[in-house]
Amino acid sequence: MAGSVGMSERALLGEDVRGVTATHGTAKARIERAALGLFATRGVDGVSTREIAAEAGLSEGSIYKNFDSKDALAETLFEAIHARLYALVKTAIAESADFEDAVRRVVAAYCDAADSDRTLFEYHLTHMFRFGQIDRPGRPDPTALIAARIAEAMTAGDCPDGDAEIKAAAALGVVLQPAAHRMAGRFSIAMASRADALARAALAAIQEA
Amino acid sequence: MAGSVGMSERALLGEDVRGVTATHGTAKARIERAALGLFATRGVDGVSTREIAAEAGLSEGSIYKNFDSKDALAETLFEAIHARLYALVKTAIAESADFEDAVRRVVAAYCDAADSDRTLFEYHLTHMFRFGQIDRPGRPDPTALIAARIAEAMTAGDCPDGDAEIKAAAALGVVLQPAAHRMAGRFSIAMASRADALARAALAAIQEA
DNA sequence: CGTTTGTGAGTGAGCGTTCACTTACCGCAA
DNA sequence: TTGCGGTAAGTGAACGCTCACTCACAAACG
Repeated sequence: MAGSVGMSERALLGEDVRGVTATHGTAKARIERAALGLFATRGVDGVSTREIAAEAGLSEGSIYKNFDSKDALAETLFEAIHARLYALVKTAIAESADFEDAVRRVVAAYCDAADSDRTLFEYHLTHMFRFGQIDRPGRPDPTALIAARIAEAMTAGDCPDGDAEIKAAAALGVVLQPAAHRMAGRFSIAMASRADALARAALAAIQEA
Repeated sequence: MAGSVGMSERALLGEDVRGVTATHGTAKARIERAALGLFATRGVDGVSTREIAAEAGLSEGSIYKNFDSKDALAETLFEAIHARLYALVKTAIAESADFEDAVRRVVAAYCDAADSDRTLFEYHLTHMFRFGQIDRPGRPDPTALIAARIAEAMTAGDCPDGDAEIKAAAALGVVLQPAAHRMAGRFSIAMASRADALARAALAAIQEA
């Protein structure tokens, strides 16, 4: 069956993704890399299957041998980064000593993700509104994980009472908006170099919101 | 000349925009209202000119009597909200007593804008990446205004030193990310009801980032 | 009567998708 | 080693369709 999530994740995430180019890697991984780069800068609707195929050094038909549709390809890419972020957040929270440490680790994880595969992260940022609706149940959701940890901190007395969803959103905004501004060219330093400051800012935002 | 910015702003912003429907107001304002609603929920590329015309209760041709192209229409709408936010931020800063008051007023202004014309604000949120590039010089830019005010506060000693652009982005994120989460259905209360808490959070984020 | 405003069928370009076909590669029997 | 059948992967021209945009015309208005 073409385009199953398991297969695609393996193609996109199993290999060292940065080694995949138009001339290296499996056809599926090459299609994903090509599509990702084009989608991130010009949007899913701004790119044709012909362009993706050309960028991947393959034919248009091969896209459909590996994915059910252009939209399924776009969704696969989004789910891949979404699942990766979920895993990163889960690990960061699990390994943390206390609430403050959890915030620091989660922020650091986001910063690293934003730096280490910039294209994938930019695709995530720009297509949250298209694919990021929460109606799908059972979907890994990093934001829900963060909100739950904040709610836990509130009952434990580590954080002033309030709306955990809004606190989570504010904290996330402290990291994502700078990432978006960097993408727009407003500055160009690595996110990781500001991870500590952003972690303090996120923690402060959580306390106050 | 069809679609000049001045005319469009008057059509979109000069009238009481909430009174404009498919059957009331000038053709231009009806087209703008119809396009705005469709663009906000389904994206510029996800909506056809036929649908816009139908929603506005007009013919396709009338779109082109009033705008140079579909893209010009989309850009006009974006520039309208961008200019409005710029004016709001400028006023908020000008009328503020001190830095803390400026932050509170700007946050309140964003919350009010998010509540009072939700569709326009959602269009802004979802299309920042398409139209929000900063390469155009002389363009009113609310973010630059905020960054400048933060830089001023830093030299005045009202705020710890750091990168004003990143501080501004973090503060904006504290407001915009909750707005985005509300749009995605994660919560549904009015932004204005949380304006004070978000203002405190934004100020804290500015101090720490 | 001239000008502006609105109309909607028409147009060609470009889209996502399909499918008959070619190529590459495998295990296996002779 | 050679030949063979089966399978999967890749190809690219072609298809049906939708799109943004145009234009000859009509209505409205002063």
